Amino acid sequence: MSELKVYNSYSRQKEVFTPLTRGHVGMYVCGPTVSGESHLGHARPYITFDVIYRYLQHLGYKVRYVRNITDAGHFEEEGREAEDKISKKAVLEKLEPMELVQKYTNLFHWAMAQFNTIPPTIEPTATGHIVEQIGMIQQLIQAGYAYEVNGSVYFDLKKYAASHDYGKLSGRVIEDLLETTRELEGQEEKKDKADFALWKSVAPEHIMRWQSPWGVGFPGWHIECSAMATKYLGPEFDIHGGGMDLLFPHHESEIAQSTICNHSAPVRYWIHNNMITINGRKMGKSYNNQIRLTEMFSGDHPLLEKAFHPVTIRFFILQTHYRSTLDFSNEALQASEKGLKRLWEAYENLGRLTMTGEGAAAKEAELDVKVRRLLDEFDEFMNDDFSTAKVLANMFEIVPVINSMKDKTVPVTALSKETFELLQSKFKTWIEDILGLKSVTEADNEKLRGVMQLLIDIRREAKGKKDFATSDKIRNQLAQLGITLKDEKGGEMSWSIE
RNA sequence: GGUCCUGUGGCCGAGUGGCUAGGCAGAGCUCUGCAAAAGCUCCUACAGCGGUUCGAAUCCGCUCGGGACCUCCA
Repeated sequence: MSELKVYNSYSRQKEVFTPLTRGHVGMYVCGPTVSGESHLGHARPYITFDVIYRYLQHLGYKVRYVRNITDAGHFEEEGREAEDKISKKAVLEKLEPMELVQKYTNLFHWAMAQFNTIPPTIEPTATGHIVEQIGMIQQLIQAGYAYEVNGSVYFDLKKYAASHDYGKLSGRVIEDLLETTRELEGQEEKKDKADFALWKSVAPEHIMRWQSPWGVGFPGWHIECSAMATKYLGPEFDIHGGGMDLLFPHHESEIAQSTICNHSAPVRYWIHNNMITINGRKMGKSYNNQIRLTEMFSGDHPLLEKAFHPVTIRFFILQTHYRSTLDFSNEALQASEKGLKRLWEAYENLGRLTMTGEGAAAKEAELDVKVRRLLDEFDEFMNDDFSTAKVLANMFEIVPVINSMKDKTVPVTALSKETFELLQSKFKTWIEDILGLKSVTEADNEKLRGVMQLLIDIRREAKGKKDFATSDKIRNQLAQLGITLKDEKGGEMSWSIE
């Protein structure tokens, strides 16, 4: 089998993946900031890395997958920021940041479950690792790469850049950075405009604040990830993932911090997913064009023509390569919805097929060879930097074969027994375990099956008597309920919920 | 302004210099009481202009268009 190759943002090329510790993989992915609700764009990294996580496990690796929750910082909720400043209110009337954190953490976990993502093995919170972050900042100060000013601590970029390659990951030139960085609040106290905050002191009315050797404040965003990644994955680990928009300054800064503290570059393979765009523009708060996940699922948004099932969104995302931008549109989502339905129904049909007796000695037959080629390519494509789009394309090429066997226009025995069994088992493993897809129709229980079977029997009897009024009534009324009945060859009937 | 990415058929999107991507939509046919589904067939494109090459969507240059990052951002 071919070996896994991943595109490393750091070297800007595909590299053979070799983990640091044989049989084990350490992977860190930047998680959500839980001061607000996740939108469609946020779904992409978590689904992308979920598939990577699943695939690494499929390859036999034991994976420690760490994804943080950023719950520290300057927290505000829409419409409530003004209250933040009023300190004389009763405790219960005041904005309690942990309430926000809890609310949006819960919502995030719910959405991730809807997407059928597997929870990370460790999901550390920033607030739970203040001690580690302070420790790391102290190390940086002792090493001479950070300095304190008025209770805040900054990273000394110029000093770091003098002996290290700052900017390599994001293709930045340090001299330009020192020139072009914009004016920001608190700039004057920094040595250089490009220096980033490790610890920010805050005024007493701020709610999110912790005691530190430099006074009361809160940790900088970049140090959070460095501290937690180091704690759980060690000074050097295999994969660090996140959106491309985090390349600079977040990941670049992480490299700088960790390199000083741990005396080595922290990450071997940097993997970055591209953005989801809407009308050609990145979806994000800067453009005020987000569609929240709850809105995607409910269809309750001016830009949405209908609701979309989370698994449809997952499929939509996997139909493109993770390093390409993906443009949102109702049309594209609906195409995914229909495509997924077709694929999933074929997959279910495949499970019901059985090979009776011996498959023909078909090893040389054209169809057998084709199916085996398409199946073999699953591994090849996935090993080539996780080309889920190509895996899905191959699955779609197999769909007509399955449907023809189901309709008996092609006998199951057109395949060898070996190939048929491989088809069944491999399709299941890949579509469910690796791509993490599942049925979009949930109302699938025993009682409903029984009722449907009854209706189908009655309808079949009516049809036998050419009582089309009754047979049509059953079909039409079910259609109104969103259940489609389909007559199939040989008098069989099947049904599906829209 | 700097750095980088990108422009594929009606839409979404794969694409390693030569070999059908795939999905959705559309057209025809088959099956069928009708419908739906399914199967088969068709629709065969690479922004423009140059260049390299026996051969380019794929490499190079220029032009035009779109975008990302440089500030919180998945």
